Amino acid sequence: MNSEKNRHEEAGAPDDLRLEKFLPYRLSVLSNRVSNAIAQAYGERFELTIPAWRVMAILGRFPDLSAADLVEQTAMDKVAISRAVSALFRNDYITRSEDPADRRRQVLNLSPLGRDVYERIVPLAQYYENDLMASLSAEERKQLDSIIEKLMDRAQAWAERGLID
Amino acid sequence: MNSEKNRHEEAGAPDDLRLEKFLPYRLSVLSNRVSNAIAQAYGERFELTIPAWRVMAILGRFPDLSAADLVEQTAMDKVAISRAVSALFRNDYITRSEDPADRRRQVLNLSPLGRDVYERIVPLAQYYENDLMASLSAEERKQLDSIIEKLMDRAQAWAERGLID
DNA sequence: TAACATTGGTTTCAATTGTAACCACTTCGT
DNA sequence: ACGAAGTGGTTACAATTGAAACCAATGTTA
Repeated sequence: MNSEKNRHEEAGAPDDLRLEKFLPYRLSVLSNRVSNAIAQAYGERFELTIPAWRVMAILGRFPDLSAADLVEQTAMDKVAISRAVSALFRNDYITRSEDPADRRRQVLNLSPLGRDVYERIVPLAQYYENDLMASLSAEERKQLDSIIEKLMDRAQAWAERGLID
Repeated sequence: MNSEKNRHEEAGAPDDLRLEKFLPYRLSVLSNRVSNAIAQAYGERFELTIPAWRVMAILGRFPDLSAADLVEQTAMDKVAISRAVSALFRNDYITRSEDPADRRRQVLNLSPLGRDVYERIVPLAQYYENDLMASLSAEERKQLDSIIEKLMDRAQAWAERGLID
């Protein structure tokens, strides 16, 4: 005598999918919340979009990269990088110089102004990250690190081979 | 004698930010990879966008909801829901009926066709989730669950109060 | 060295998304 | 019962994003 009430079907119905428990969904909500909050902080204080900030974060550590190098490092696509770079250049946050060895290539670097901003943003970013991490124990942080690594690999595999089959 | 080479500055430089280790960044990359892969699967087979799929996922379990109810359940915004609902209605995946008690409100349900699709997608979604989860041990899955919960709460707090101060 | 393929990077155009304004209806306070 | 405020939902418009076409320079093959 089926005592489940308020449900759509009787026998034969598939197991339902509980969206609140569905990992892809949860990841998406979490990531959006975090990104939006931080984007707002960057945007308000330095007029930086997230892609632009990422470019700066990389250039801050690794000078003399080209746009193509950035593509490699950031998992962002060509176009996004190109736009971020243009915007940063317009704001005088980075310099572009032509590579004499290959005249298509542009060598990118933080400008003094850019480095200045970089040095002020890094602590801000770290502050946010710490604040997030503060809700976890040291143990959990390690676990999270390794779990993300594993999930990333699996998802990466999807992208490479054409998903399922 | 500073032996660090290939670095931008000497003393006084801030700790660098290693983007590959920065949680917000990693979450974003992971979430995008997963979402894109799955969106592709839904899109190819059923012409569903992610928002539309989410709406179906909820309506499959909870009949007779309004758009506003969906907003509550899905963490998507008004407009996204409205668009998803329109699209689903155009495809005859859902039915809209006017609520006699409140003539602004529309009561939404999966149509027979919609339920059919729902029942075919749920296993697909579960397949993907299982495949992802398969890279984790049972232990790790539990950990992840609780970690996400905690991070979500913290990020939620950011959104409510105006972030930092 | 002439053709062709590749690579670095930008531009263009269409689709997606977010924000704000908006209409229609309902509810509340008086 | 009337006007103000609130709610459900859509529309309009601007900003963001993605895909493909594109230009210029380099590399490769013959």
